[in-house]
Amino acid sequence: MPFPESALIRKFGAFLDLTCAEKDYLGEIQSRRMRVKPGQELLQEGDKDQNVFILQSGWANSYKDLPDGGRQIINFPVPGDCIGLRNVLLRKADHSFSALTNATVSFVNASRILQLLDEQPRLRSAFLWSAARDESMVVERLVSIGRRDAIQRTAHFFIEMTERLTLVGLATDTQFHWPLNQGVLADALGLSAIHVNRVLRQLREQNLLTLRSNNGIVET
Amino acid sequence: MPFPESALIRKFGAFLDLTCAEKDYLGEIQSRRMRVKPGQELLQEGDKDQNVFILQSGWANSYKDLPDGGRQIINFPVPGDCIGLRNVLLRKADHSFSALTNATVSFVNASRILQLLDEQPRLRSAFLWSAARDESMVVERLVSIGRRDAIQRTAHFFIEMTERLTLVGLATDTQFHWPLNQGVLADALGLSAIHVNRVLRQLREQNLLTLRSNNGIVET
DNA sequence: CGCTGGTTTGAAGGTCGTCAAGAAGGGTGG
DNA sequence: CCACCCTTCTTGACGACCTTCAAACCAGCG
Repeated sequence: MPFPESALIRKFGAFLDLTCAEKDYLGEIQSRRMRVKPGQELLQEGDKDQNVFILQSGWANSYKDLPDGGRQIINFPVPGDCIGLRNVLLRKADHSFSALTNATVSFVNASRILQLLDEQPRLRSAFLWSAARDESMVVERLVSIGRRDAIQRTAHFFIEMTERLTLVGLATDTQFHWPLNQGVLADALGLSAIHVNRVLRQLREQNLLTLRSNNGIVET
Repeated sequence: MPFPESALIRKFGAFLDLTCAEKDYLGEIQSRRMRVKPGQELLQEGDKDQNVFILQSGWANSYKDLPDGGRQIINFPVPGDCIGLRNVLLRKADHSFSALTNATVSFVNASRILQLLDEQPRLRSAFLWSAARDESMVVERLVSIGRRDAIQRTAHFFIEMTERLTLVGLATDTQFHWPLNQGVLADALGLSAIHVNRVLRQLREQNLLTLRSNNGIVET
């Protein structure tokens, strides 16, 4: 029996038409799964382990810690996203990765991924396309933090999340589940938690966004 | 007669031992060169052209413009760096690219690059390694802008530039040529030009860094 | 019921941006 | 060779945005 459809397969399907054999290949690669708890670290900056993770469900974040205790979140992967492809290419983790809620992830050994990149030209281009999209998002975040004020930056962030979650069926145009607290959001936006709170209030007062009992609703 | 050694070949040489055939292949790929002048745009965000550029000499920047007239510089490529590999994978430019001084660049057609990625496994891994390093730098810059104050951010930037330029033989440990003005630096650091000036003064007063007649000297 | 983690709000202060104007090159033309 | 102009650098004053500190509030939970 073939593997069930995964978020990764759905995502790659938007880039090319996968054959059944390719779907099976991708399904098989994701077959080693684990459940993780909030706060659990799967990867720490500097690690030499060679694993690629594929988020299946739940929320997680890749980030870097700073010597002064600060923290910058690089990305919130969405189900179907790969984490650590870059680490495999660099042979060293340049960021950490941890779960923020209960989550399930697949883990793929580096050699397995490298073999795939060597032997499966079509899947290779799908992975590279996906990596390029992720990088593009990081660049957009760089622009946001570098040149947009707190309100624009926050609004932009939620719009981006809405789009990404919609693609994997986890959001409608106006609404999605947001289980993360304001401190986490602050670490992602390069702001203090308190200022995030004030910004959220302003957006709420302008009827642009509401966070309702851990349920994020974006209205623009 | 084989092609002369290029910055790209030197860089890839740090990752794997290139055969003569591979060096020739890389030399040939870079054979279409052009001279560009300060301010000349080679790529504009949204473009569908499919070219990869390899900087041979001079200074350039990839950046994004904002509707309000602002600008965020993503990267200053160093000779040997590739620009636009991501654009090829995405089939659309997600950033602009222009020269900042007189410079020479090679340009490689997208199909040519894709062919290389398909047919040359060793060069493919070299290109992917290089792309991973570039992305890693963007991430580091995200952390810098998100979580470091102006002084740390600026110092960090010059240290990174020193390292990168040293690798291609354009800097000693303590010194390199810096032909760019403070406005450009500000757009890279997410600061105003005036504040960059103040920060540079502070660093100068602490004997950490001196900009002397367009000649950047970093001392820590 | 008290604890805990998160949210909310106020007040004060610091970093950084904006405005304005002067100083210091570098290039050009007389 | 000097006068002029243009760009860039530099400095000061002021204000805005954002952070920090502090405390109240709220909900879930032992």
